Amino acid sequence: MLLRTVSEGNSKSRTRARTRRPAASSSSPASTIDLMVVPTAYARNEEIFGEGEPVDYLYKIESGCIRATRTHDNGHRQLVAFYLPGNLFGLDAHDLHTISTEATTPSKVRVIKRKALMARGGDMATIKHLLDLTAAELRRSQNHNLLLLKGAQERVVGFLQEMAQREHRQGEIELPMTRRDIADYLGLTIETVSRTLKLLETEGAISLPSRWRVVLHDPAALN
Amino acid sequence: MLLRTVSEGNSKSRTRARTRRPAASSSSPASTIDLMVVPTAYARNEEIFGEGEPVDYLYKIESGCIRATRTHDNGHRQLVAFYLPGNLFGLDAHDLHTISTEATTPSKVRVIKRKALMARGGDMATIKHLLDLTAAELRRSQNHNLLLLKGAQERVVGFLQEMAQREHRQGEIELPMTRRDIADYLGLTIETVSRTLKLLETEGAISLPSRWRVVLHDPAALN
DNA sequence: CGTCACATTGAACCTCTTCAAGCGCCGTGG
DNA sequence: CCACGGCGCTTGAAGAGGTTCAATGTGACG
Repeated sequence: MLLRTVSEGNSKSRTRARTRRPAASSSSPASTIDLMVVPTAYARNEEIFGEGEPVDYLYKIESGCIRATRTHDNGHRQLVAFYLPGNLFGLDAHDLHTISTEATTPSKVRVIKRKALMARGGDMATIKHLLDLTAAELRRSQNHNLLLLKGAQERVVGFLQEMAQREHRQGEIELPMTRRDIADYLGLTIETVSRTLKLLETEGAISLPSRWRVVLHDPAALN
Repeated sequence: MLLRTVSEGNSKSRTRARTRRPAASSSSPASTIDLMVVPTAYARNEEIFGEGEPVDYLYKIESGCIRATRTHDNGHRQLVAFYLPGNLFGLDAHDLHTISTEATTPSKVRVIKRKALMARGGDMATIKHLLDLTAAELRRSQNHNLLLLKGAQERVVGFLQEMAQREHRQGEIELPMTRRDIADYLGLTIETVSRTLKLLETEGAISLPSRWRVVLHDPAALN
């Protein structure tokens, strides 16, 4: 069988905090998406929004890392995306969220009411921006699709390259998520992720100074 | 290795016809997406649009079946979606297509210039419609992601259920695509698809009267 | 300093792939 | 009208890659 991440009720590790709502400091009308209220802090494993909730807010991550997940009937968890500082998220659907989002590490997130964006008498630029963002998400999802068809090694390498691309520093990556998160993102088991990383290290492609750091020795030869 | 569908130069079976452009009968201004020019006919394996081309048109399939594909560097082909009569497609990106589309069977497609939609002085309803469509595509893609994480049997069953849901007739499905198309859509080999279908038949879940027909005996117990 | 969650490592198993052969349908040409 | 040939599909047996189960290792935090 292929059941991996059954959410065995480890009620301690998975903080099941109820979704908080930011204090709506609706004052100055936002003309672009950049204008957002003060950042809200989220603890590790705290939920930003949950599946089935209405799509009322748009989020911009300031610091930390957010994971977007879908949980299947069987309890199987699939990780749809990681969001890093600067990324916008919360646009997975038009009416109701199809995904949940949680912080993988203490994070700060700016929030804006979506209505405030849409209701501004048809701000064409803004809604086009939303369309662009959704299209970008779509492209990301399709790239992720491609990744899931490859072998374990290529998936891990692809993940590292994706993270490296989004990092500021060159050749050095920070992984602000657990092995389980990575595994669920890549459709592998934590054991395979661990083994594959180790293999890449013994091959000389990378170094693993700590659990959260990866150094890419030859970014080009990573294929 | 995981290389499956390497496009071995079977230049005969894959009609590499150049993308045709419909005769632009731009006359009556379109106020909704429903207003489209007369349908264009496409032959089997004929390309509607290709990867890298600008996103200038929106398409609505009238009859037949369209497959959306991405081809990887290795020659590996991934099938992103099937479009059936009534479906709209061509919104995989905002600027340049990231996918190619071909007819899996003789098909008729209605076409509309995208500019004609966007340039109408900011038709808010239309652009919101586009946003909805893109969001729906995103959801489809994420569902497809989920499917790719399951075992072979669950993938095939999921595919059958998806097709059944889109069919008018109840309990009977037409598959207007080859086994290779199905395999590339599910991330499996044609052998596994064939075997799995046969297995489902011997289990009594389905019947396979012909290559293109599937009868679902107990749609509920298909799990 | 002990505990707990997370990560690593090892060995047996299982599913899907791979390679290879045979089948059946359909169009073409004799 | 039937034989031939091609293509897509089926079926079989061997192999690889990832999962599973189980045990051990390691770092953070009280």
